Amino acid sequence: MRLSRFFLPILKETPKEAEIASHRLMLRAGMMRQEGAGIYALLPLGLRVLNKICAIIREEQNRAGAIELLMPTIQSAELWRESGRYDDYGKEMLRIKDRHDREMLFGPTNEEMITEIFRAYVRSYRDLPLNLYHLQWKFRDEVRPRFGLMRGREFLMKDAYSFDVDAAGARHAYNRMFVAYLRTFARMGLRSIPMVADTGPIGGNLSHEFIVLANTGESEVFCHRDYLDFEVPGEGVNFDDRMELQGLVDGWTSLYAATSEKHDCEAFRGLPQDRQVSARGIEVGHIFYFGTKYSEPMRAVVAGPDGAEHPVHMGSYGIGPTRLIGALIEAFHDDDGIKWPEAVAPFSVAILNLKQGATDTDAACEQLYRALSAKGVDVLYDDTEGRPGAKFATADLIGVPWQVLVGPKGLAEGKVELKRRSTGARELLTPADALARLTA
RNA sequence: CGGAGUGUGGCUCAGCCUGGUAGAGCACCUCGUUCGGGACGAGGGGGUCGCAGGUUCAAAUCCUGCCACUCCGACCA
Repeated sequence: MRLSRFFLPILKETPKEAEIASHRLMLRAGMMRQEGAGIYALLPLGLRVLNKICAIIREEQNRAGAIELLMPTIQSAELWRESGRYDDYGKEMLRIKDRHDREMLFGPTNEEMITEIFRAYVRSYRDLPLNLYHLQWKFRDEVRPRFGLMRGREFLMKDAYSFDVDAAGARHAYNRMFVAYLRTFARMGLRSIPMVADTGPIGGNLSHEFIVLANTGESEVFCHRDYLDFEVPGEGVNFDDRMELQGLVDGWTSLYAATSEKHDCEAFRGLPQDRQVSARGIEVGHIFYFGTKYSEPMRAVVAGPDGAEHPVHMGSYGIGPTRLIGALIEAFHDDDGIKWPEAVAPFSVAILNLKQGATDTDAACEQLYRALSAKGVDVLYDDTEGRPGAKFATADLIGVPWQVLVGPKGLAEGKVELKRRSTGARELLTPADALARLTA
């Protein structure tokens, strides 16, 4: 992508409403625009990051055996009356009426709808286990949205729903998602810690929140320091192997880890002093097992091996991709801007033409740009008329992991400068070597 | 939902107390000089001061109502 043809509305000054780093940087880097309280438009740069995040989520959901579908944002009140949640959910739910005065709502979650879909088709335990997920916009009418995308009212959510014939099967489904979540966040460069959680209005009795530690996190969390060094399950995990998964989950739940709502001071103080981590964290995922809470009232039943009908055991598993954008920035930034991990970076490489219009720099940049593009590298070529200083500042701000600085000074010696955004490390290389390095 | 604030050009803000022809910096356009860490000079365009009433000869400024947004708290993925 040529910057001269891209849409990247950088802000030099910080909009006053932005209190925390991720909010401030997303506005400054031209990633999003606020359209209302807790409602944001994602601009091209922000969308690129969101798409990368979603791609990783999809890969790991699919790997764990979940199947993607897509449910609507608008639901009927009738469905929610079946589960009893229409009256329970409160003002957080955005209720609307259509032209026929039918009561509708903008979905804050999809348990009812997925249960309705399930019960319409699935009759036999032989069709289980089943885990269906989608990535869809949700709306929760928060009393007080804040922190930009971290706590907006409209937000994207990956929500998966598992169906099993019994509690043991549901536990396996839960473990699949548990391990998938560890992998998902790790691939984005984030260390997530599963913490015992409150189940809230979704209900159930087995639940973990996946927390990323960050100073600006909204929740107070407590955990054993060893979790910071735990090994994340690799690609080779066999998600069909119940014992293997249970072993992994047992390991990852063996030490103390809880959010403030579930905090047990005494247990925590029992840890060795140097193992106690008391910090703030951002909830990036939440998984629940809630048994037959919905399947019973909504009559989602299957015939078991015994020929009798059994309500299915369900769980639901959420990840907030839009919130993850914020969490990632909280985790990876400095005074100059964002430092994207490569897996989620909007572009992998930025080429900075330090003297646009000069024959040699133009030629060197064009050649690099074409070569990188041909190799499938996501490259942003700053071919604008700006001065070098402004280009450095922009590149640092938007946080592209690698910068190739092409200027007359270096080219005089046949070199370009390769800069790593995360560390600031620089190296003088020939264009060919730089290309080789970036496509290795 | 309680409390506290803020709405003036795309952004950051001054002006409001003490009413009298709407300002600055940045951004934008033109020209010139610059060109390896957010350049400089000259010229230029852009705002019915959140909305609606009211007071007044006169309202960005005073009064009333409404709306939007932000922050603290309670709440929450």
